[in-house]
Amino acid sequence: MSVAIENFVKAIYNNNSHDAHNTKPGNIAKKLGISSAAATDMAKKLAAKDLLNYEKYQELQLTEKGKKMALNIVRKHRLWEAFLFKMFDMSLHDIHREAELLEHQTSDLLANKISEYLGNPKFDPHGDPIPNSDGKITTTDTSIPLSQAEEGKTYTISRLTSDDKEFFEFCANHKLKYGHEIKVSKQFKNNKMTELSGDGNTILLNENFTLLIYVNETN
Amino acid sequence: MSVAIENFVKAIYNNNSHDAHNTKPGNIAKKLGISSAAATDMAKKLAAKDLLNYEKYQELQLTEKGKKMALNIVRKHRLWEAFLFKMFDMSLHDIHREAELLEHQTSDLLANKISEYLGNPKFDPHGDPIPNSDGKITTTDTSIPLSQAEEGKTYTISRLTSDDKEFFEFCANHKLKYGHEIKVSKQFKNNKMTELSGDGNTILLNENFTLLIYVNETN
DNA sequence: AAAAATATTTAAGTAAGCTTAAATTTTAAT
DNA sequence: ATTAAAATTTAAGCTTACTTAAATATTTTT
Repeated sequence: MSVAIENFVKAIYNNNSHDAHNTKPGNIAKKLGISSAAATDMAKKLAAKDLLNYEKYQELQLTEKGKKMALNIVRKHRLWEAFLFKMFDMSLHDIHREAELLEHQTSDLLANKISEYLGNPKFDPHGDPIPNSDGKITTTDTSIPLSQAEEGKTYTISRLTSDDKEFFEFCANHKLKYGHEIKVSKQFKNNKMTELSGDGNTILLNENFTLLIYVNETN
Repeated sequence: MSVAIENFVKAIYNNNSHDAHNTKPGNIAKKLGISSAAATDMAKKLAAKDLLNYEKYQELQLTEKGKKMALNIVRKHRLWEAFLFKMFDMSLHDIHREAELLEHQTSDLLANKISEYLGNPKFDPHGDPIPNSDGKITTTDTSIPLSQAEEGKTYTISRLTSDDKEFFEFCANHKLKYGHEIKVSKQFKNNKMTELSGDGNTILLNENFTLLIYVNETN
């Protein structure tokens, strides 16, 4: 399967798991940087290959075959992220960009070697779960976006769900990293802002970022 | 530049450095598994991009720009080979196949990280030299193919210049590996065969293989 | 040096993956 | 419930990287 097809299937999968669930061609097109017309064409083509169900004007739905394919690519992406993160001193954003390309050119054999080398990790450096070699995700995620965290409580960062360079630069500068602890000192509900405190510093995040950072309450 | 272009330029480069020097479109086409017509088309296209010089019915010649591009890809290929060889237990043939794909999706940044991690190696696991980040090969190669080795002398394997699976399986089975020592016990000139001895074993190689194994005399 | 064989080039055509523009349908707003 | 706005689809067209078949040039053989 081509890179274009793999990316299309992956975009639908990611759209379903993260964001809202508008999986119509136009929305997928936006994420891939192609025209809606191209996405409609592709959707028809992939329906013919039994990778998704397509009906005019309806949402696109991956078939089992499509999901399996998506999970295989997602696995490779996240393994590359974990591997590059461990081996090299590179920013999360750079790592993401490399993984985005390498994922399509990686055999199952190599993916398994990488996984084995890393001790079959269950999460990548963004906190996203890594599907196993059968394409199954065996972890459950109970984390909430920072926007919904409660004042006064302490949380552990479980996911950084973005691929925006500025976001990662900000995170790196403020020690917002997968696994790190943070304290929510205030929630400004009306203004949709969240205040974090720690080490004598205070930072104030707006919803652009608090929707991207997922946390679990620390016990 | 596309993968097709990168492979075309690389094929010309490799053809010039190893084999005979028939760099006409037909011969390049054969190596790439495409038709001669496609190669002629591509040659014209690349001439327009100043990557090579093309004149009807003449040999193709890479320009400086073309050579630079080829060396950049060759560097990435060989770095991936060295890296995968070090990190994972995979056959030389498998490693070659992975590198063949990864080389086109690797940023200069990542290539440099890999090189640094490996201690900026000068050779890959086949013994082929790795261009530095300026695209320069700083080593000199004085090795000769096994077919030209002299009877009774001892040699060190410096290169295994193939990408054939059977060849590498044979090499692995008979400890013919980059850096290993071998003794040439006999040259059958008329039959173009070479006999190696060591550890009480004797193996007889024909020219299919003795042209692929390069050696330096051991002092 | 001609003829035969081989290789290269030209020409015409295809599939993938896009684009833009127009037509159609759905969704949102009044 | 219409109308307006927004999104989707269809249609036509483009580029890349190929293909096969025919035309042309080069090489090899006799």
